[in-house]
Amino acid sequence: MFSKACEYGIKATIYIAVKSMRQERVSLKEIAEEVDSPVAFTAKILQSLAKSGIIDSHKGPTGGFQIEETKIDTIKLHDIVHAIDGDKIFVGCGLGLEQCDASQPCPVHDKFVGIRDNLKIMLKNTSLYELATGLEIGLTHLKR
Amino acid sequence: MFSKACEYGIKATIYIAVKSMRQERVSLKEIAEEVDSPVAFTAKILQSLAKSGIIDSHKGPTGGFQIEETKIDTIKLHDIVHAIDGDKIFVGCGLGLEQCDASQPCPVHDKFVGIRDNLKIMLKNTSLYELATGLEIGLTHLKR
DNA sequence: TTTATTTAGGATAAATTTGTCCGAAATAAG
DNA sequence: CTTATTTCGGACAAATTTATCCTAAATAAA
Repeated sequence: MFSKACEYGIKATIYIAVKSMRQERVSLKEIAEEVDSPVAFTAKILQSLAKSGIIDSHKGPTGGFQIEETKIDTIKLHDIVHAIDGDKIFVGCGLGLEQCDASQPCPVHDKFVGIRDNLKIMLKNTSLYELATGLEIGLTHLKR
Repeated sequence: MFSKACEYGIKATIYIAVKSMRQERVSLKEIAEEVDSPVAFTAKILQSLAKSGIIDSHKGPTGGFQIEETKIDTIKLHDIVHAIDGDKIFVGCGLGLEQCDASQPCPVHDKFVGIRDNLKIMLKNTSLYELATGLEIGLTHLKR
């Protein structure tokens, strides 16, 4: 469903959000440990999330990653997925046809669009805040 | 969403079904042309569909692929996807966690399971017959 | 200013998916 | 039986995704 990059990116962002809600900055090393992802690959993903403006990064000792607290409930899962995987999971024909729309559909067009719309709606409605809160209160987990 | 192999496999199977409803057998070459897929790669996919018992293959002149007519409406999209991609799109955590279920969920567990259940239901309810009929009557297309 | 620490970013490698090539096996027809 | 045609299946190649390594740049603190 999601790429590995996206999985790691989502987990990392949620973890950073939890810490940011406590005004704490976290290092790449800590993130990778806590979300059980490869350090160097995670670094690349965090880089692109920083470039997209979803997270902030700071170099040097006491450096690390954080998220502006006011942003935490405006950031949606959709934003994270889009920043990492682009729009490839949101657009295009389910069977890979170049020309496929309601007027000239592929055989699975309607059904596929239905499922994908559900996915889009879910991603647009799910805030980083609720994901971080669920983790914070121990309702959910990110390791293993 | 689906792998390329799956996209080609679905398109090929629908095309074979349409021909089989007219008691015609089709060659790999014709299939690849008509569904706009790479010939040699399509051959591999058809091989695995044949091994799974979804399609029948015959060697030699007048050989080719076909589907038992009685099977066409019992075969579901789910069967095709499962034969090619296995169960990887049906099982496993949305964030790649090893341990993730209702009692110890990842942050997106419930929402993810919801979407995936929709997908499963759609795939299990969609028959090859309806896909082939849509193509046959010109309602849908497979090329470009 | 020097040093230690942390992210940035480029080069490279491994793994997986996608795709090609070609000889072998089967088989229909002359 | 021979030949032409078609799928089978193994080896190989290209492209993409996943992952690592290392140096540079920034920066906090001694």
